[in-house]
Amino acid sequence: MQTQAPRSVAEAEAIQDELRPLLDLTGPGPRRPSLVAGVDVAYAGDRLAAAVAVLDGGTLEVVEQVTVGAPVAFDYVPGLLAFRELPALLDALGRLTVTPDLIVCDGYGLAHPRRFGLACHLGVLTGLPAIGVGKTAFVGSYAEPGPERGSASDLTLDGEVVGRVLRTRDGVKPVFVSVGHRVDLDTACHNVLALTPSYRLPETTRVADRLSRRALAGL
DNA sequence: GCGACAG
DNA sequence: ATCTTGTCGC
Repeated sequence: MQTQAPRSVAEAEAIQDELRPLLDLTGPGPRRPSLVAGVDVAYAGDRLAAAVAVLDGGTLEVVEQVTVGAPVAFDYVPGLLAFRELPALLDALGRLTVTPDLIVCDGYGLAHPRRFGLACHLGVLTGLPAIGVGKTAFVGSYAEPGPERGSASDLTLDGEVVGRVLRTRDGVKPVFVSVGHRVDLDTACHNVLALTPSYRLPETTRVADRLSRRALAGL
């Protein structure tokens, strides 16, 4: 019932091309989600820990947390990050007792060489609205957004807008937002700003990040 | 052909 | 991702 682990790069790319048609890019997606899930993965040698943190979309308080440990089963290859993190993340998401209205991923969605980054993959497999928030540039070109929080510029790839470079804090390096599944770009950015009242990264990913590291450390 | 390259 | 000290600033 699950996509089996690919044995090669070519096989992994073929899976992405096969799943891409299942993407729902009609939006708009939740503008006031009551539950938002943040996902992240931490590594240590040949082991990894996946974490899911569900926050109240209004208060940003943590509602539920889940972590899952597993062996690393796929080497990191730019463009194929999902095959490294997806299995454990799906496992963790499956153990939630609540269903989030939106999933915020660490990384990219549509802004991807084959238009099928981690956020798209996770969205399609779970059927839930998902967006990607990357910390560094990956694909596409862009102009530096204005210095104030809320400023943004288009992330363009092959002549099309695949994401947005968004400043979440005054004078701080911007983040790279792209759509994953069942959410449009405006709604994605709106949610990212709502999730970043004090820091550069969404509270969801900050909580998931801490959680995954502590799980690795054995706490 | 040679680099660059989410995490 | 991870390996790592000190340092600037609120």
